[in-house]
Amino acid sequence: MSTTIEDVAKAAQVSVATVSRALRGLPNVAPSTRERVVAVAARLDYVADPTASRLAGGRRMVLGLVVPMLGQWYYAKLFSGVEAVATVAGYDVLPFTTSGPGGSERFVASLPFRKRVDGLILADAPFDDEQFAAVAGTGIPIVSLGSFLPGVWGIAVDNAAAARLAVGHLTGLGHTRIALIGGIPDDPFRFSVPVDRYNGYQDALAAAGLSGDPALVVPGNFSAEGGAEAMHKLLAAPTPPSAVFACSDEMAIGAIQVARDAGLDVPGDLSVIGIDDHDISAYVGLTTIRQDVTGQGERVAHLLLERLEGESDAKADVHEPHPTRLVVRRTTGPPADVAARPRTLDRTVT
Amino acid sequence: MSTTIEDVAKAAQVSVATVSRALRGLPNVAPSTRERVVAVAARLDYVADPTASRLAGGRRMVLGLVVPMLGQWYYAKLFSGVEAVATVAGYDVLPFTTSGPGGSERFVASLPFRKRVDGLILADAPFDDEQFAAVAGTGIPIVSLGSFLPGVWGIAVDNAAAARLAVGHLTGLGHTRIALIGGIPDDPFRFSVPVDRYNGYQDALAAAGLSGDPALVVPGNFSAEGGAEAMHKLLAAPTPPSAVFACSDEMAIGAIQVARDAGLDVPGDLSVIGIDDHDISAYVGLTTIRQDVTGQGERVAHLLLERLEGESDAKADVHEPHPTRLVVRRTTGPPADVAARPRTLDRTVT
DNA sequence: CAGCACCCTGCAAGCGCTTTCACCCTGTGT
DNA sequence: ACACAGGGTGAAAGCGCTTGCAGGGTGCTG
Repeated sequence: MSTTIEDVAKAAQVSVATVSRALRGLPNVAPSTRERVVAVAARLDYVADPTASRLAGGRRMVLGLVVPMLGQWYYAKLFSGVEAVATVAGYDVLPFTTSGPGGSERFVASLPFRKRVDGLILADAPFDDEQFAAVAGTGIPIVSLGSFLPGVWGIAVDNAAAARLAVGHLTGLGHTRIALIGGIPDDPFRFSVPVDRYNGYQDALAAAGLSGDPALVVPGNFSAEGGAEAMHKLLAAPTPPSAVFACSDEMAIGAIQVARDAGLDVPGDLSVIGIDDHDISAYVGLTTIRQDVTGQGERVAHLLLERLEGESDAKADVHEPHPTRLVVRRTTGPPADVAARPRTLDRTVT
Repeated sequence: MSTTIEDVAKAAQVSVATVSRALRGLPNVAPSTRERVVAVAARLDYVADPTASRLAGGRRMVLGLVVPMLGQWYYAKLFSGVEAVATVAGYDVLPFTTSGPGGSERFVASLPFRKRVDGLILADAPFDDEQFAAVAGTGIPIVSLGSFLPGVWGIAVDNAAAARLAVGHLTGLGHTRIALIGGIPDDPFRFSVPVDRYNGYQDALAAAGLSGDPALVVPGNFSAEGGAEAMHKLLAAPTPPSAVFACSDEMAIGAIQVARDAGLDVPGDLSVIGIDDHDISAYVGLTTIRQDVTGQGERVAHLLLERLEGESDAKADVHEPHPTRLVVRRTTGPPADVAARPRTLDRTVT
């Protein structure tokens, strides 16, 4: 079939052991020998069979990435970042999805990553305590992305702070009826991005002396479609909001569309802010909280590699925050009543 | 370490061979034996080590997916579709990117998929003839997505037809100065999505009795940013277009933003149509040509599996077209001069 | 009742590599 | 000149599974 290490050994007049060592840059190979082996390998077009190396070496050289789904902007960017770093380090990355048929139940029941990965990146995995314990119980090194888990290295943005930043921007503009489009805040999940953002939202309202209105908190499924549905609900509320904080840009865009279809001017009649800074947000003028998703993917991959290759246990948990930043564009502005009397804006805010 | 097939064999009082057969559903295992083995395996929480099976079985159980990059909407959707089908069939999917550092040169020089995949899906891979020959020369079964290659099974939308549909929509509305934002039409690549769309664009212009203006054809890099840059160029043209056909929705959105910033009304002063029907296109009101990317991914994965598992050589090339459809929303309309005298629209078109 | 199929099962040889261990051959110190 | 350290190399034992082959039962035919 294709050339094996034995072919190279024969051609270079050395043993397979020496070929293995020479090609992998291990010590204890005479420079002249190495040179010859490398040359022969190149001539024969030899590459080591990763399957065999993995079996013999005991290391899978695979990083598992657990995400709700592929195909959504956030997870695609994440994958991209993880993949870039993993590839350079010689690892493959194997995605596992937890939404779709069976969802996390199926995932936890089958633990499909067993014997397939050296380590696992858990990104927004919707596991409850028991499910998480099952995953962790496999003994496979885990790092998390999105929220911090006790005993698990991870990186995440400060979601509560990001939400406060977003809502603070709105209260700062003078808004008092601010809606939240986000996940269901009472999910029993360990990964609590929606919860954190909800809390940040409430905090920011309180900080501005506002009392939240439960009617203004609706789920949005983190998709444009969900954002649109959410906006429909908000517009049907007894007293609709003058501003919306959507927990993702896609939801924000869906919401804006519905608002405009309903004849509202954005930002004249309704301000909308998102989170992410999606690739196209700049091109629809969406005000948002930027987070660098690809960068987070790269970082979390490094973190996992560090755990796998380093003397990990020596160190304490790594819980590394990732920065976010307010990007003001053209979907937020003062509420209509305040805009009418701009001079008093400052006092109105207070 | 973890439980191996031998542990199961011992516990079930059979040989490892029998365990292997029983667990994989092979024939020639007594029902009672199989039952016992399955029970023991379940009790011991046994799963076969894929690395070992692969080595022994000679099949990698991996599908390679070659794309320019991950992280872009189109490729993320594609990956998602491929992954879904592959997973069900027991295959992993391993992505390879051809853009980024080194580009396709690096890819072709290292042929990183060697000994790692059973088959390859080439999606919009920017290879010239020689490079493609190098990839095909590895003897690994290949299917293509995006364009048809001689001797290679593949699926693709009819890009020329899609472009004709888009441009035909614009000429039908009465536009006569229609720009194209797309790839560089003279790339020497085998994968000719931009070329096909360019040709379709020219065809549609000709069919409407219009002569193309080279100044109205600009590259756009298939990103919102590229679309924006392209639009800047178009607006600076001696005679700017009244309509734009962008070869992707992301470029279309970037272009619209720039046009509106320049004070143009879309679609009043400028019509814009894209291709893809990106998830958020519906929510920015973009008129576009829809293609089902996830569905194409599923289909092409099936096709590859069929090639791998079937008696493939018996059949002729499979070149399977995938449907597209015009979705009219709110970024296209008659040109300003025609809109002013709607009664004569039909004759103006002719 | 002999003879033959046919089932079911186990043995053992790999799959292509990594890694331990032992060995040999230099070069150095005394 | 002799012992010793240590770098360079090869033989061989796996890694955990799949599969070809052979063997032992069982049931059926003539």
